Amino acid sequence: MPSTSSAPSAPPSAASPYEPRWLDEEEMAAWRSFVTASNLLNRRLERQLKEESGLSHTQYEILVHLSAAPAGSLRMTELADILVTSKSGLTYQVTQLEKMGLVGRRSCPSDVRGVFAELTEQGSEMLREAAPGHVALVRELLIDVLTREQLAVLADGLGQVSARLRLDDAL
Amino acid sequence: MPSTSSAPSAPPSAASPYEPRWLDEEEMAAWRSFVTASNLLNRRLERQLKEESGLSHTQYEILVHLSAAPAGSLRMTELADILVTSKSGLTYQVTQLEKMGLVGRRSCPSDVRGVFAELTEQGSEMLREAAPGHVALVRELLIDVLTREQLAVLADGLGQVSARLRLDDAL
DNA sequence: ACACCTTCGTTCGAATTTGAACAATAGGAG
DNA sequence: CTCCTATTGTTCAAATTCGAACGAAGGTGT
Repeated sequence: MPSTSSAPSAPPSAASPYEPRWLDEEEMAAWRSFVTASNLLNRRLERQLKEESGLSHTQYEILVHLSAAPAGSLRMTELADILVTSKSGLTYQVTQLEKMGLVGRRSCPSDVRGVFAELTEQGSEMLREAAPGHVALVRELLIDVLTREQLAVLADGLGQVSARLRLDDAL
Repeated sequence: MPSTSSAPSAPPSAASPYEPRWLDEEEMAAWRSFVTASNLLNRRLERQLKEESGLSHTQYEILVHLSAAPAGSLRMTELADILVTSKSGLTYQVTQLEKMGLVGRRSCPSDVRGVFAELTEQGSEMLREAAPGHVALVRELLIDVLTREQLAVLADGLGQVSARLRLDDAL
């Protein structure tokens, strides 16, 4: 009975062609912590954003990344890439945000197929309004719970993990 | 233009009642890495599990936790808690797994309202079958990318984060 | 110019997720 | 025992997600 992704106590003696290297206790603890923290954190941020600003976390992130982009606008595909979401998922959310007046669509001059999503004045306003509460919570629940060293490890280690995943995905 | 949850360069000078402590570069990097790694990892694990075993990550996790539980069974509420999912969401997934013959429902002797979800023989089999590939991927994408020290930090730091969130949620 | 393969964003249907409402039961105070 | 409140798991409608299929263009090699 393999646990999440390791062998709790008794690794299956002979189940698959190649017996994988199961996770030891420490590896298992790291993996479980990661998954659980991520889920709990998401749940919390989702609830808070919805309550205080009527936005989902996804929608908030769209506003954030547009705001950080050169002209407050990004191509759909690029945005989907940054957000790590499906293209169709983004199409849906941008449409929602468009209905709310927070984002607009503009066609790309150099590529007829291309579509820019761009932050509207209202969108900018909304972000200014929502950000403080969001940041405060992220700080309270994650950042301020960790030491400076732990944060550095997160940034480095998980940065590396992300980089690798991005490379793989590109294939 | 506040970034994800910090002020990229120029924090809004006077937007909200109380100006929050924005995230500095390092804090921001940690937070972004965490979110991105989590999303990319989920995406990948999801795809692999679906392809190789026809299971979603959620379903796989249900099997895992049941397998690790005392009698291969857990109360619905407890399971939902462990998985960090809504009760209704769990009801749905357990029903799906039941249709697949991987999980069964049993009523609780001491509490008429209670329902135990329990792993069937087939469910156990499925888990044995799916685990190796899943573990191998988790190892390749996360565990083996990090050093022993980094893993320890993940376990400790994020463990703490999870613990705090659990406490809060209990209120 | 011509075929050929890739990329872009959307649409579609199916699957999943969530919160609120609900009926049934548990558990404790008086 | 009798209210009163909390908990349990399900149902429901609504929102969101994804992948596959698509039509339309871009880009390349010949």
